Formats: sequence, structure tokens, C-alpha cells
Amino acid sequence: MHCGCVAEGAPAVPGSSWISGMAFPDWAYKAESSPGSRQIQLWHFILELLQKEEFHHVIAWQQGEYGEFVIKDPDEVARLWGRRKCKPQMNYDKLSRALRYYYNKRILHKTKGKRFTYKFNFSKLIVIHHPLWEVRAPPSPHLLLGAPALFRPALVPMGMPSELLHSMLFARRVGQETPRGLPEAAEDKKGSGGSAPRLGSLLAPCQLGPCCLLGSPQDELPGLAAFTPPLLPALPSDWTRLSGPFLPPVPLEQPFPGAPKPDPLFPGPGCPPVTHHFSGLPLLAGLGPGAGERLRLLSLRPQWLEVKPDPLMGAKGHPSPRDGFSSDIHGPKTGDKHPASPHLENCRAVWPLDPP
DNA sequence: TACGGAATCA
DNA sequence: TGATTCCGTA
Repeated sequence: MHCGCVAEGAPAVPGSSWISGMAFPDWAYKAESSPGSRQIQLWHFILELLQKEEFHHVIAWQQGEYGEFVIKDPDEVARLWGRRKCKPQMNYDKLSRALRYYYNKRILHKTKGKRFTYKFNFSKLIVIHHPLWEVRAPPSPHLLLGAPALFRPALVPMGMPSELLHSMLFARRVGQETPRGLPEAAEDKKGSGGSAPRLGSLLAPCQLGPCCLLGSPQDELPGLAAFTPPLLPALPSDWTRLSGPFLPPVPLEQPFPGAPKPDPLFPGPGCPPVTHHFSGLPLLAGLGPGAGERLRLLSLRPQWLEVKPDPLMGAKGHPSPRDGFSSDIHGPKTGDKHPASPHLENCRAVWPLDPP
């Protein structure tokens, strides 16, 4: 599908739920799952709408419920989605069918009893796509999403509260801009393939594909490979044990030379053909209220590292087998053979695809 | 309103 | 693979 679509500037609305500093990983655009196609996925589109203040009248986060959102105007959301996908016949019935497919994937679930209300399972979104992160890059806590060590499954038990992970994801509210970029990974169902998605793939001029971005100033990012984060002091190898802020201070928004200007939000009527080359840097959504503040509380030894019984997990903190991977909790492999470097271009993360 | 099967498409 | 479309059922 090709659309001559577009992005528009992000709402620079103070106090809005917009949280930048968050990047969607490549798998959000099914680069690996659908070779040759990098169309936006519905759940991501939903996130995009949610992060935009101007769409809060049609869809918005449910106050007090992390990851839960309400479609206030189903028809309008469907219309927007149809517009994005150049499917003028789209309606809520069809859109909701697509949403229901996310139930099985546990990306989303329905909030029973609440009309047009769904809830994201952020831990699934992030973790299930990265079941065996093996990072060949130094742990870089200042690169929240570029710090796979923080998100390797071993550190993110499936029982980890979604809202906590959610909080971790939206780092900007900590008050610091963080170079963004979430490592790519294969779809959870793709076990083989041998592809090794890497951090640092370049963004194309159209980051989400013209069709795929609502846009924001933060969207004006070059590829990670082209982005050199500010130099930061090397961390001690046992930084994960340290207490203190979850993220070291990082200078605010870096200028990104050559970054494309945001485009209009949606494709024109003709939906002209466009080649999509998004490689993983659109911004991840907004979030529920208070998450940013919660993030402040995160330390380098987050509470969830302490194994707690979880309804979804066994008493030992293991997830049910259907979660597909071990939840063994151990610290990040620091040190390894890779010299620490604050430069993203040195942060080539390679992880195997999902286990069978 | 919500769910999910089935066929189909790109 | 991720929808899209249609439809029967609850």
C-alpha cells in the first residue's frame, strides 16, 4: 500500500500526554515480519493518535489506567485509520476486528464492560518482541531504549507491571531528553530467519513512511547511526546496582542536522505511491497520567528486579510457559568484551530471534 | 457492542 | 504477516 502521506508537527502542548524521547522499534513496522513492507501497524497508529493532543477528542488515554485508552469517536478513529491506510471504506467494525486480532498477540486486550475501551499490554509490546535480547553493546543507561541491557528479557520479567515498564519507556518526563532508539527485533513468531536487526539502521526521509507518521518535532530524527549522543561518563560495570536516578542527565534535544521536516498528517486524496523506509524512530506514544513522575522513582535497581509473585507467573517469578521465554532474573552482562562507548554507532545490538 | 471464523488482499 | 472484508453469533 502506498500513500503519499505525511506527518505533522507534534503538539507542543505543555502538560499534554505527549512523551517524546521514546522511539518505536523497527519491529513496530514489521520490517522483518513483512519484508518489503513497512506499513504502519494499527496498534502503533493508535499510539500515535493517543500521543497527539489534537486527537484526544476521538481517542484518549483512560485516566488512572495505564495503557488503557478509550475510543471516544470510533467512527472518526476508523476514518483516520482508513485515511492512513488509504482505505476509505474503513469503519469501526473493521478496525475493531483488527484490534481483536491483537488479543491473541496480547498486544491489546479489551476492557470488559467499558465501551470502546482497550488496554495496551506494553510489556508485551516491548518484551515479547525481544525474547532473547543479547546485547553486544555496553549497557548504556543514558540511552534508555538504546540500552538493551535494561530491556533484555532477563531484566524484564513478564510479570513486570505493565505500567512500570510503561513508565520506563517514557523517559522524557524525567525531565531529560534521551537519545531515542529502541533496538529492533523480530516478530515474536519468527523464530528463524537469521536476520539480525540492528540498532542504528538509518531512517529514510520519510521516517514512518509518509503514510506512517503523525509527526512531531522529535520525529525529525536522523537514523541512530547518524546520531551521536552526547558524551557521557563511562559507567561503572556494576551500575545496575547503584542507586540513584534511573537515567543520568542527558542534554536536551540534540539538533539533528538534515532531519526532514514533518509532513502533513495524512495522505492526500490520491494516496500517491511512496516507498516506506522507516527504520525505527517514530516516537512512542503518550501515556497515562503520572507515569513520568513514577519514573523518577526508578532507580538503577528497580523494584521489579526483586522477584515477586505475580498472578501471571509462578511463585518463583516465572511466567507461564506460553510467555515463551524464561524470566530468570539476573543482572545485565556488563563488561563483556565490548568497551563501553556512549556513541550509538557503537551500540550495535544483535539479538537472536525468538526461540521456538 | 463485542467476538471470532473465514476468505481475501497486499 | 497484518490487516481488510464479511458475516454469524452472543
